[in-house]
Amino acid sequence: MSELPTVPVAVSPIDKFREYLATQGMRLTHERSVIVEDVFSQHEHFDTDQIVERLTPGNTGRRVSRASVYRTVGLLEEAGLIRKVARNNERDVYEHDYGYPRHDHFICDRCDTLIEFENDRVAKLIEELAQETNFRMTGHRLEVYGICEECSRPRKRNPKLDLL
Amino acid sequence: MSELPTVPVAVSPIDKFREYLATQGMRLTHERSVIVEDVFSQHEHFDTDQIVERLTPGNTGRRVSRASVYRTVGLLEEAGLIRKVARNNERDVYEHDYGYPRHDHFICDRCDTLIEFENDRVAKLIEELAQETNFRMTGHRLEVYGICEECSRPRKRNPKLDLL
DNA sequence: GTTATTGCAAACCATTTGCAAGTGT
DNA sequence: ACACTTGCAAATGGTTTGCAATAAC
Repeated sequence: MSELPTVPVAVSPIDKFREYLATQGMRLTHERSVIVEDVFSQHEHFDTDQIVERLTPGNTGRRVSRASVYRTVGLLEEAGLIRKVARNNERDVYEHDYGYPRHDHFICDRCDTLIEFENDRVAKLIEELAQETNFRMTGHRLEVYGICEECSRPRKRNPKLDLL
Repeated sequence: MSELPTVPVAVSPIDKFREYLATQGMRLTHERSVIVEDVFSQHEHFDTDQIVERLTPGNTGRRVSRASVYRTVGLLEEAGLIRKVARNNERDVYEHDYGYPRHDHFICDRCDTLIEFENDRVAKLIEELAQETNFRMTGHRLEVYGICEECSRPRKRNPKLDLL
């Protein structure tokens, strides 16, 4: 997940967000800052509930209401800072869409792990297919299902499963 | 959508379903038959609500409760007769997974239309990538976003939009 | 000072579930 | 007869929303 090289970005996520908000006549509030900071403090896939949990009293002193988290996540998506990558446990799963290279995911049926992989070749091929169909492609989402290397190992039980 | 060639199948959907149910010690009830018949009476993408609506008193005489439709759709998925292809309007969208060739979808951002396209090349490429990563691939889901040919046409308003 | 935003609690909505009555084998 | 199913209505659970108080510009 974190082994992918980051793409150098001139503007920080928070500034990019401020820019977007400005174009919409919206404000960069304290709460929104806290959420952006939280989301971009690690390059992990996340869902809304995780943010809410981290931004809860006992945990970091900072605190943002569930409603605001939902509202802000929506804005971050519109701003192009994050994007939906999958659905897990009935929840939408997001990832960074700013400052990281485009990629797709392997999703392990056994342990649910998302494994990112570079997708230039796939993207190129898809683009060709789209042109053949006169479809003006703007993006794609590819999820490959199966069993990850670790879960494929026979014998001893999979350590990842023990985390459950 | 319906321009794709059908794959000749020896067993009808209803029989395939009966088979599956048998392996699970379950019964092919009248309600389940009605639902399968409805689902396979046309090769269109659908969501649960559409089935419920079609299987409502005034419409065809047949009538199945919403709960049973949900339950049966789940079974049809397990039986490999249908599969989830996307989410639309907060609802899961399904399509036939039996009797039709594998394909992926273009999804128009403007009119929400799903356009199927053959995906042999894509599937092959993905399989290669999976092997390189030691991922034992079992399947994939590819959605390509953009603007469909019809919605790309300039000038006059898009007729599909008028349906809203 | 305006106008956008927050937090709360209530509302929404798709989906699931407990249960008593009904049905397939 | 027995176990599986149905339909109903209530429950669930993620997400949205109305509104009064509060904060950004």
